[in-house]
Amino acid sequence: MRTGPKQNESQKQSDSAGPAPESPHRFKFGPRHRILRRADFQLTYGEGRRAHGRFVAVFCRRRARDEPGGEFWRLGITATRKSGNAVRRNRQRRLVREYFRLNQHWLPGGCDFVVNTRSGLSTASLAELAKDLDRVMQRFGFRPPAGPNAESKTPAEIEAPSEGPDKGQKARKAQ
RNA sequence: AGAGUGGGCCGGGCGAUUGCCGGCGGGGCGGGCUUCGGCGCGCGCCCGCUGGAGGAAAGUCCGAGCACCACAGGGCACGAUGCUUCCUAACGGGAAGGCGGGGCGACCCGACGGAAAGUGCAACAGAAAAGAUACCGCCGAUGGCCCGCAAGGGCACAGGUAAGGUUGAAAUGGUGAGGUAAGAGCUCACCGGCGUCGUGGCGACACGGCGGCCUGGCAAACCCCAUCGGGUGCAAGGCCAAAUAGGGAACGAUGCGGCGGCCCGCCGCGCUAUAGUUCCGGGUAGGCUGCUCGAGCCGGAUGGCGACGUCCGGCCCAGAUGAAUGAUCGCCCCGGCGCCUCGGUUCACGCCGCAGCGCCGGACAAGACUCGGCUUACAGGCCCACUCUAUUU
RNA sequence: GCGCGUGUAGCACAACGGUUAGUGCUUCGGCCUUCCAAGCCGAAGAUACGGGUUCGAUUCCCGUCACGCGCU
Repeated sequence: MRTGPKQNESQKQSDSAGPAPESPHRFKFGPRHRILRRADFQLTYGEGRRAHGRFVAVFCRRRARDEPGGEFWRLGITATRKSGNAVRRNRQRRLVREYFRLNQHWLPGGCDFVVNTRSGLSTASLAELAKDLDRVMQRFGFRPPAGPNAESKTPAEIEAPSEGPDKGQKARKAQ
């Protein structure tokens, strides 16, 4: 699992190795990675596959080639009124977003994810959520890059498992 | 020192790494115009600088601004408010004051107009629950009956009475004295209430004089009186507008002949009736705007008991839209618990104090057009004024 | 975001401001029956919370909380 501090260490390493501001392995998270239209949410709920974790329920849908959105994966988060007050819902959203931001390089492109939060998430830590979401992603066939020694992750290592999701996609299609 | 009252303020701090939204500048990319020098435009690409939640942002309970719709004027209905004066853009908010209630006190609380405009309600109990009656009682002076020669005595029939008793949340002013057959505001004194006059006060009211004893409660029951209120809300409203399907309009395709020097134009004939092209209008998805300079914030002076007003100077302080202000780590700060060391005290147990280490905890809660309030939630802490109790001097 | 409405036993509903808050189903116990069901008898169980008005509040008023509906 990749928790926050470990990511930080790897980031520090890459910084010390070289500035490389144009590197694709930074951890940005802009609007291209977000689902912004109600219709896209509805599509994902209707056509997507579903998997549940302790803190979340995730819907996943592979976009058709002619749809907009490009080669990026996209994320939409729904925190309903039932899962807490505004402060709790904000906390839930931010944690989920942080997970996707830190793990953006191995997640499969061309997919839409919708995450529904559950009330227990507002008191959970990022590490707990990461463990939970890793399990959920594996259920979709998306495997995070090799295990707990991720702290030695180099740009190459990060890039390598990015082929994994394709395999996962193929496996899912075969079903 | 302890207990308490009122008012004001804060709402963790610093750093590292990495992100998000807005603004400005630079670069890059894209296409446009060009007199090839440049000019201005867009970007969900990069870099730098800079700004980025609250005292309640909350509940949506009031009041406004702003926008659209409606509207001669007046009344009815409906709703809200309800001691007085003032503050304010306005308010159901605030300040000062009056009256009533609570507290030893500092202070706190109060929907606090009208019951003599009318209607209505009061279970059970009780004689009686609102124009009165008389259950137990008391009296029986007067009239009646009986006894007696008479004085007088008796009965309780007529009748008088409301002091005492009983019920109830509430019973037709209270206490005392006189008075009487017994009694009664029947009379008197004081208190309370009502009316009226005077004085003080802008006023709510207060104080005093006089009069007579005349009218119980509930209006958060209907109601009456006074004042206020048109409706809907930024998802208001304005602008641009793809695709698709309707609607409206025009053009062109073109030719031949004639008039004519030629063009335009006109006339006649021929061709296409459906498609095409273009434009217009409504308008969906979507986008832009409204959207942040405002009854604004800070400081000073000044008027006012105060709420607040006036003047001067300075400042620009979120504008997101499936919705940003985050995540992780380190150090510090505050509180609690435990361990241990040292010090004080004790014969000792123990108690107290400081430092260190470890663990746990640090609230309530986040803009959605903008303000003024109210209400509700809230760990911990700071400051000012005052009250009571105890002790010391 | 805005505008409305409702809270009564486990469930569905009643109750002019006035006895000990009723009715049906449910649950439990008993009777009946060979046993079960039905029937009969009995019992348990509630006014969302906090204030106020009133002699007295499920009812009237105010404030919280929860739930539901509508607009988009």
